[in-house]
Amino acid sequence: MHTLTEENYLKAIYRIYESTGDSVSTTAIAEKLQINAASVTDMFKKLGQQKLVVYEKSRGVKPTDKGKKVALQILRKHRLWETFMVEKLKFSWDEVHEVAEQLEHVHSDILIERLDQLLGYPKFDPHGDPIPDKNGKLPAQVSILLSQGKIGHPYRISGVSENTDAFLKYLNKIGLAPGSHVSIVEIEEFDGSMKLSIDNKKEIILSRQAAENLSVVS
Amino acid sequence: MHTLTEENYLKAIYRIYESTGDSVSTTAIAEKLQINAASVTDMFKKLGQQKLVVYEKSRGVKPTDKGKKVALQILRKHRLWETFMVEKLKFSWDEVHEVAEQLEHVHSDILIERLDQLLGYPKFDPHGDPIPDKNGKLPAQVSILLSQGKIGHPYRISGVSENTDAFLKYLNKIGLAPGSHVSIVEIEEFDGSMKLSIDNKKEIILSRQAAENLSVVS
DNA sequence: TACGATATTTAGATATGCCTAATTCTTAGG
DNA sequence: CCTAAGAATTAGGCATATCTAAATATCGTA
Repeated sequence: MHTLTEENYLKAIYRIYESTGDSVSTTAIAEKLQINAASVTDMFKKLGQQKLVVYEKSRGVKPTDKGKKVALQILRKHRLWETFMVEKLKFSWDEVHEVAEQLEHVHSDILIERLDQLLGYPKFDPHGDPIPDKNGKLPAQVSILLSQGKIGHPYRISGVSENTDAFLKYLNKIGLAPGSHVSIVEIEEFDGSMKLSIDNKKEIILSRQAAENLSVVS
Repeated sequence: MHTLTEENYLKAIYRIYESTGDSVSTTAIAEKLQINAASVTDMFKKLGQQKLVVYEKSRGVKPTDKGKKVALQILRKHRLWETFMVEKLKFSWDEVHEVAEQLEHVHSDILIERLDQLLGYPKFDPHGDPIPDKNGKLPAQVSILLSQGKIGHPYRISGVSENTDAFLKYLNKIGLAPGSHVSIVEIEEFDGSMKLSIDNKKEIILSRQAAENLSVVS
């Protein structure tokens, strides 16, 4: 069993590795977890000793298969608890992240299996993110970042990769949510911001930064 | 917010204080939490500084109103999660304690309120123990220890105060559970063991020690 | 290719929560 | 009312996970 701290590092490493496919730097993790880079170096060594990551001095870490497996189980728990809160406890999808961050660290395989069963073995969570099965397998899904979308194409929001409260509240305010149907009306060359039509009802301007944190499927 | 460790101390202190009405000793807590007495002294000081207990050197602690309130909220969470696991996830009542020990430390008032609502505001958990409401109020219940029961009297098992896996499994094996109707057939003078009739179906011998860890209501 | 900016690591501290060993306090029996 | 056993505390350490400041490594660009 791993400590809560190790689990949080592994999850952060996994998510960054998945989106870049490259070694994960100390700075990237320091920023994500809001801690000092020196602390990250310490933990990189520790995770390396446990063979959860491959650590090359001054070059960052890559998760091993073992590390990925642990990360996927945490993601599975996080997403199942979020689904539970929305489906059974009537939370709205933008309120559940913080609490799921705590619930994901409860250790009990049988609890999670039963929860999965109660929820009817969902494949995607309320944010549209895929839920790994108990073997760590992700359901098939072709998604791209909205920032890489093409003008005129229709997309459906399938995931939100920046989970800060501020961002989720912002999305809520402008009327964007997982499942929203959007299409790109135009893209501003100079700063990468885009005009978006949401559910064919209204148009908004989205910054490049925001668009880089939204996954969409065609 | 208190640390997980502080919460566990407070819970242990509260439970012992409630059953004895007297100051709680370092040894009692050391034994309950399976740690060294010297460590307990450290924590007694810390909890004292936070006004969660009144600590008198070499004389133990008593929980303050503030400390009781915290302990009751943890008990509330523990018992609601146990109820959830039994009612919604089809666990049996003797399997849920360990996991509830983890879940009780998740911090979210709204989560617990919604869970309470989902469960229909239960007053007692699957072990027969009373669930404090969100203000810390316990439902009325007159219970005594089975060891203090009288020969010939019928009782209903309302609570189990020793939550070790071993004891719960033992109860399961001999066919005792919260809600069981028992009556005391005879009490052995020399060691305080008692012959018990369970649900008018079978008779068993229960040690004094076991009888001291079962609460019953008339 | 060399330099300066940025990233990373090392060294030395800090707080929490635990330990053991030694000391001090409390209390029950003679 | 004194003493010895048991209970509690103190003193000194250890591991985890964090920090700051200083030293070192990497990398893009002139």
